[in-house]
Amino acid sequence: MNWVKPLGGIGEHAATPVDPAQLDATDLQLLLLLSRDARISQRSLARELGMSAPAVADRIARLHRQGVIEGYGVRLNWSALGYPTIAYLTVTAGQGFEQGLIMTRLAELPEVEEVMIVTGGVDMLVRVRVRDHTHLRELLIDKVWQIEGIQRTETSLSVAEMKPKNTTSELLADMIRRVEP
Amino acid sequence: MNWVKPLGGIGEHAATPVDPAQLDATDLQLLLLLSRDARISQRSLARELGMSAPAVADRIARLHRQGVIEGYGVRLNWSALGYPTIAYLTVTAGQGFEQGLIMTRLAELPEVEEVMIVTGGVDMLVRVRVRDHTHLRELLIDKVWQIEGIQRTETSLSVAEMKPKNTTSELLADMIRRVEP
DNA sequence: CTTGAAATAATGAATGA
DNA sequence: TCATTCATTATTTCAAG
Repeated sequence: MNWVKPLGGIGEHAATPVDPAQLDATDLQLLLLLSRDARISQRSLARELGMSAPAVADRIARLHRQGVIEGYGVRLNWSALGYPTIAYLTVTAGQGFEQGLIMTRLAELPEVEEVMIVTGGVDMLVRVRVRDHTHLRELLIDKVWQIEGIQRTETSLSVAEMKPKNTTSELLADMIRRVEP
Repeated sequence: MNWVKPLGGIGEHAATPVDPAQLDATDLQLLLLLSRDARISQRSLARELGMSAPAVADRIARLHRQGVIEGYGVRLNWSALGYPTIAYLTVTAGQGFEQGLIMTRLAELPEVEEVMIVTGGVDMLVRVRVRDHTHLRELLIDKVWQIEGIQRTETSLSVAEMKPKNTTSELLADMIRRVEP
C-alpha cells in the first residue's frame, strides 16, 4: 500500500524517549552547580555539597551512565563570533514525503540548530543561525529548498531576543524547589 | 504623546549586539575543542593545539575578556530529567503594549527557554520546556495568560525532534573551514 | 560514602622570539 | 605581544576501610 503516513518513518530520524531517572536532591544540586559553571573543579563541587571529591566523581560518573549528563559545552556569544541572526522557518512537507527524512536532511546543515515536527498549521519548525540576510538567503536557496519533499517554507526573522539567560539553571532550581521546599 | 510603538522600549529588555571579535584559526580550534567537551583539561587542549598549557590559559582568558566565551554549561537529557516536552507559543501583543516588557515577563518563567520578537504574522515566538500536557496547560493559564498586554497565543506542540546534535561544534567547524580550507 | 597517598593539572614568575 | 619552561599549588584518581 502507499497511503499517506503523516509521521511515517520518523523513528529512525528522531530522538528516542528516555525513562526518567530517579535523582535525589544532591544530584539536582550537583547538576545545578555544573549548569552554572561546568568547568568548576570536583573539589569545589565537593565543598559546596558537603561531601568528598571522590563521592562527587562517583555521582558524576553515575549521572553519565544514566544518560542524564550528555556532555559539557561552552556558552558562546554568537554576535561576537559574527553570527548574530536567528531565524525560524516553518516547513510544510509535500504529501507522501517522509517527514523524518526531511528532518534529517535539515539537521545535516550546520546552520540548523533545531528541527521539530509540530502540531498546528505547519509540519515543522526549524531554527537557524546565520551571519546576515545574505547568508540566510543563500541557505534557503542553495540548501533548504533543494531538499526533496519540502513544499513550502515561511521565514520569521528575529528582530529582538531576550537577554541570554541560563534556562538549565532555572529549570533545575525549580525542580529542587519542588523536591525540598 | 501616546502613539503605538511597535518595538517600543525594547532596548532595556533585549540582548545588546556586540561587535565581532577578530579571532585566528587557533582560537576557533580552541573553541571547537571546548564545545565538544568543556571539561577537557588545559593540558589536553595544549597537546591538541600544539602549544603550552599557559598559552592556552591566556587565550581562554582573552576570549572571556572579549566576551566570546560567556561560560560553560552541562548538556542534559531533559527526558531523563522528566521534562520531555517542548512547545512553541506564538504571541500577539495588544496595541499600545510594550513588547519589551512582555518579553521580560515571559523570560522570568523558568520554563521559558527563549523569547524572540519576530517578523511575520505574530509578534513573538516563545519556546517552553514542560513535563507534560498538564504542566503546559497550567503554565499557559496561570502564568502566560496572566501577563498584561498579551492578546492572543497559539501553541505548537512538538511531536518529534531531531536527534540531539552539537550545533555549536558544527558551526565552529564550518567557520574553521572558511578560514583555512 | 570516607581518608590519604600518588598521579595529573593549573597557575605564576622569569624569560626568550 | 605571544609564547616558553620551571617551580609551586591545586586537583583528580586510586586503594583501602
